[in-house]
Amino acid sequence: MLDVRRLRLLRDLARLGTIAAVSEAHTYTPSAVSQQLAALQREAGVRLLERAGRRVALTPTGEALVRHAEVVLAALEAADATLAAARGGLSGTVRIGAYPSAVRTLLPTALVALARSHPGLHLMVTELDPVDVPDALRGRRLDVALLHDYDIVPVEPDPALDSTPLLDETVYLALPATHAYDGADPLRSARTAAWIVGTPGTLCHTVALHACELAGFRPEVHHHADDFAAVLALVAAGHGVGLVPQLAVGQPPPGVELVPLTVRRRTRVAFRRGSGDHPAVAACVRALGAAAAAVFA
Amino acid sequence: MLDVRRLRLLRDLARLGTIAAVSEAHTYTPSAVSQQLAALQREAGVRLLERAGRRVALTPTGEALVRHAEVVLAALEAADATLAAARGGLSGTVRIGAYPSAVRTLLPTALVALARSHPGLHLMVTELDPVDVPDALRGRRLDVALLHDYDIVPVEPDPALDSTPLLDETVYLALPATHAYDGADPLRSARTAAWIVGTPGTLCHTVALHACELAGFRPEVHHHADDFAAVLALVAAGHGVGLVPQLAVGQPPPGVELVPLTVRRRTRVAFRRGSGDHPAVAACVRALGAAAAAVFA
DNA sequence: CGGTTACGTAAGCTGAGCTGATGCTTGACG
DNA sequence: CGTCAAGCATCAGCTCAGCTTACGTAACCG
Repeated sequence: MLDVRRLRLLRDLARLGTIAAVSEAHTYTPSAVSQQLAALQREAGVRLLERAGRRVALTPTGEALVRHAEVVLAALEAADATLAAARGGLSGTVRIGAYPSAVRTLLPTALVALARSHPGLHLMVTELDPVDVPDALRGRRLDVALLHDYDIVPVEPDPALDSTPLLDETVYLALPATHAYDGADPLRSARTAAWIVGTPGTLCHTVALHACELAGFRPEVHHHADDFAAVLALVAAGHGVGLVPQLAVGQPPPGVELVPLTVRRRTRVAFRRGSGDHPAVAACVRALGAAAAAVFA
Repeated sequence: MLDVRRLRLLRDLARLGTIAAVSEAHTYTPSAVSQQLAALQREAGVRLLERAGRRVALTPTGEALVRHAEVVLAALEAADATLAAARGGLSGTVRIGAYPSAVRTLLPTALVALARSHPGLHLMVTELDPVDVPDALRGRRLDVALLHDYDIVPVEPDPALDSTPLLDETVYLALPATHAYDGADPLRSARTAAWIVGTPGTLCHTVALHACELAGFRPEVHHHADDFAAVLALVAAGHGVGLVPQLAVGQPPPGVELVPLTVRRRTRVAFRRGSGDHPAVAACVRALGAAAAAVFA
């Protein structure tokens, strides 16, 4: 019978690509991971890995084994969840990850509700970009986290994660009120404007570029800002245009015009596959859903 | 994350009922099993076991955990199967369990075919009573085995095992030709006869008693014989009547009359859940199916 | 009430698996 | 095309998880 710890290393290697990264994720030395994967391969009796340049790549058999490993790990996660439910559930700590605007809007409401209903629960919030969420969940640095799911940026579903829908927001084009908006396709009308987008590497950045590309132009980027309040302030000051989701526009500063786009931003609550029945995870998901409903009401 | 070895011990405890039996199945000392289960309970944080007399019983939480364990173990078995397929499959040894009449009739045909098609495969046949099959499969003393599935003796499906149908046979009442058979319900006509049944504890024994009970009488048992050739010989000698399945009556000895009953004996090929895709297991199942078709043709 | 059966605990030993050091191969860079 | 850093594999050595052995205790049985 295969060793689950080794299977987990193999699965993480499939994601992370290098033994060094896996070892770091597990706080082992690379040597230990190398030895364990060698042992796994030995008892499998088939080549699972092969050198590819100075890294290692999985063979097709290795990939197939990873798919089985996902099933095993999800089942173990589910077992953990029922145990937590049996314990009364509300003990321990839950680490929640969210993007900044949610931390400002949804999280406070949800945290207050959770603290009231489950006083034993220790909640720990981490602000991070959605692109880093999957790794953080898989690496067990987070238990619950918010993800974005733009229709224009398809993201392939991660077999190690599960999620439920939370929000469906309109995305606005924020323009200076002085800007001549001709009423046609709002994005095209801003094709020559100075753009304010997220810093490269963030999801916001790729979404903005992608939306412009679909509208048939490449935006001239003048500013990078991840904080939407900052974006709105820049827009109000007449320094450019940018995309702002519904959640981030509490009260827009004067001098900003918001034009709704067809682009929508969907937010999902993600967690490790199998942990959905964990009472603490389930409570967080419920609380976030209630908070979303309240904020949007 | 829970330890799979410990989960396996818990699952086996759920089946076997005592730590001593589990320890024997794993060739450990009872002490080791006790310690491991205690550790599992400690890291679970919930009571999984409790003393019941001088044995231990699972709490409801323990039972729930066992159900998760079944999923985990089946997934690991499936992983093993794909690895075996990647290896080329035909290596290693397959241990086949079967009841005596199948060993005489089906197995030789199947073994010849398997040896021809998969020369690398080492086949090991064990004769055993179907009642012992589930334990032997779970305990990994067998890989593939034949089970009976009588409609009149319902057997609850084992979550750790999977199976496919193989045979559906008529069961005959074997009577001395001198016996006055009145043409009515054959079993009732034999209610005052001397009965030849299997030794207590075997499936044949319980099936015979059960069939008689359904016919409204309790048979007077004169002989215990598990070998159907022996049963037929006794019947021919006028020493009693007995039930004989179709597979066991090659050419009945003279002086024996066979009356078909409505009772049917269904045979299934069983294996550990998840191992069905193991190429060696699949090859055995196919070969047994072909042998069954050939023998019945 | 002894005898047997079964589980739990204590003490001690062994090997799986970790770290740290070293060497080899690959790709990048001037 | 030489040099350097990144990355993996291997070796030696040590530590602790987990086994066995030994013993104590509670429950059923005659």
